[in-house]
Amino acid sequence: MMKDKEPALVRLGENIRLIRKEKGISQEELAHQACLDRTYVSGVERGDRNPTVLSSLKIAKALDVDLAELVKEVTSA
Amino acid sequence: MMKDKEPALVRLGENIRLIRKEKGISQEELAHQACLDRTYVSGVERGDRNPTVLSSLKIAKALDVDLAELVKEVTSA
DNA sequence: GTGTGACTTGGAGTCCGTG
DNA sequence: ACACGGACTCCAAGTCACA
Repeated sequence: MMKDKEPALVRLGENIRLIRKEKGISQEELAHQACLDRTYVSGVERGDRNPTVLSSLKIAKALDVDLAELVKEVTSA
Repeated sequence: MMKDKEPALVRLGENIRLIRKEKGISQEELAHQACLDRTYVSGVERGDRNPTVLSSLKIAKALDVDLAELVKEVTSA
């Protein structure tokens, strides 16, 4: 069963993954920096999760970018 | 007992309230446009709530701005 | 028109594992 | 190093009455 994903969350995940790759760090390392679970970060990057503002902020901080940068082009259908 | 609020969420709420005032609409009207409860929007504006990305996106759309606009200057401590 | 406390339910976020 | 699942805890979602 494929769960249908929210385009906005998929885009958010893509943004995060792209920036993470640029920083050259692993999901595990990002998760550790953000004080989040590695499986959770994985789910966010895949667009399977709908993080809170505070969690998103943790990820942004771990990636050393503004939250606004993370949600670029994240728009509703 | 005053609950201590997250500065990031307080800032988010301020941003929302400011943009809402600029549009000249009430919380009730904003809530209606965003398909959210009036008291929920009230809680977000006061920084008492930690909304998800999807909820924040609903509000952004109702205010006719990008999500990035809503989270401007929303930073962690 | 808005702030706020209280409440139920679903999902955010964790921890264990697998390939 | 990552995708994905199951089972869990706890908080966000969503609503109400009242000030």
